[in-house]
Amino acid sequence: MRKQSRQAQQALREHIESRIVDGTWPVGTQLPTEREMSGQFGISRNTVRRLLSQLDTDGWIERRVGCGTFVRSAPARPEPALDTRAINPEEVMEARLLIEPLLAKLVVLRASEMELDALQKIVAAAESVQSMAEFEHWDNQLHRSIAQASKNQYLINIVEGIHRARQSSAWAGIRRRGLTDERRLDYQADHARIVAALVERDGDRARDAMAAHLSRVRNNLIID
Amino acid sequence: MRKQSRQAQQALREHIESRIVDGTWPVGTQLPTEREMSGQFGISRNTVRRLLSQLDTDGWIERRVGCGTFVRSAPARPEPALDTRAINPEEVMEARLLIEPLLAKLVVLRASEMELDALQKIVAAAESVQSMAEFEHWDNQLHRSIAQASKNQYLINIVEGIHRARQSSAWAGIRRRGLTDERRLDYQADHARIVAALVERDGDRARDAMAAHLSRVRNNLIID
DNA sequence: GTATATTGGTATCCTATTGGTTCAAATGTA
DNA sequence: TACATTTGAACCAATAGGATACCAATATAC
Repeated sequence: MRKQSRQAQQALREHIESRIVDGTWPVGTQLPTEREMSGQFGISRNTVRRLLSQLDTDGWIERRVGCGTFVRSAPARPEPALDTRAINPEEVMEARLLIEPLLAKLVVLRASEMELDALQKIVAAAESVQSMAEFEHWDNQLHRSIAQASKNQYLINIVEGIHRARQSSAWAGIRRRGLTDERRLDYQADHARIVAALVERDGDRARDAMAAHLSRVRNNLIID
Repeated sequence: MRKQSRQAQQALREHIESRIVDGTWPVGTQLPTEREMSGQFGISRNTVRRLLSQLDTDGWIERRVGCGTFVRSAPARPEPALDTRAINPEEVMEARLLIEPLLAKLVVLRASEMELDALQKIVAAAESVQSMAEFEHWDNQLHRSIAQASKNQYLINIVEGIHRARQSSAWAGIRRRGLTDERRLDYQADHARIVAALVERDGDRARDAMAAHLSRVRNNLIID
């Protein structure tokens, strides 16, 4: 009786959001009352209320006691980010090759000792992985942590976007097929070199190591 | 009964990790309950729990008593993708200084003659502007057209994002105040040098010219 | 204006589910 | 045999969802 409710909650939320975005419920439209939705979706009013609270804080709706719940005049709703379908792996690798080497050089100037320690721990953790999936996890962690250490929120966002795109299901197969045990060892060595250069605060070496690493990854994408 | 269990454990771990990595289970997804996994994989609940503990400490998942196990939103992930309120002009300038010079070098390899002609026309148009607003328009056009000429949709998106941030009302004042007639002439000369290098397909000169230009813009931001 | 109905807000208790803990027996490994 | 791991089971504790009643603000009918 509880799992079903989870699904019903999800259904109700999607129901509401889709009607708002597709214009079925224009701004100012009154939603059904909490009790109505509770009955129609087979969810207790408590749960409906919690859901509506979220939609409220997220800016979708507005509630007035004794009056009802209404579609809010869409204030600053988070933009749907960037469309991962419009881009392809080759382009993203090119962008990485452009950005991340210089980013590494920047990190040499910005990283704290603690952050460098954390990077070393990530490399160490990646040494003893049991599965490819696990390795990819630490690979992601490393590149994103390096971006974090740059302290530049804008660059961090860009790198986050890259790695989120990489994780989209459509690309999983490409990565998986290109990642052999041998290549994984290459990557681990690359990572070690990058972090070593960062730790020694050798900007040029860090940049070159990162560039070499990403070139290798890109080549492997193509050669496969 | 023990070797089989080892294999089953490995299978379960890979099962979970791969679903997280390939996006089948996005952040926040609820995993099956321990008892369910125990049954489906033929592993005792205790063993499942030990495995989940590892995944927990490794940062893959998050467990809430009475609620379930969920895919963790990777350590301290700032969800907002391109939230312009989270970033500041200084950071954006740094990002531009990192990206756009190399982008210029890339454009040398990618731009068609037609696109280079278009860039020259933009520079020419910017020569005869009557107002600061008009100049800013052509300035935007130039930088975005250069990005377009790279043919890399992902980089185009990034540069578009930068210029969208620059145009947000909050920053208008900063730009306007820092833009004197004298500086505008400097910028026009910079633009001419950049485009000239692009037209001659001199990648290094284009890169340096772009870097010099953006450095100047950044300095003017600070000195004002 | 007043009364009534409607609607969101709040409080309370109950139940099912779920992760957390412990322990002894069974089983594989050395 | 001696040791480590897995299993199975029972029980604990936290949490979400359900049910119900009641409160407070608002609109509507008269």
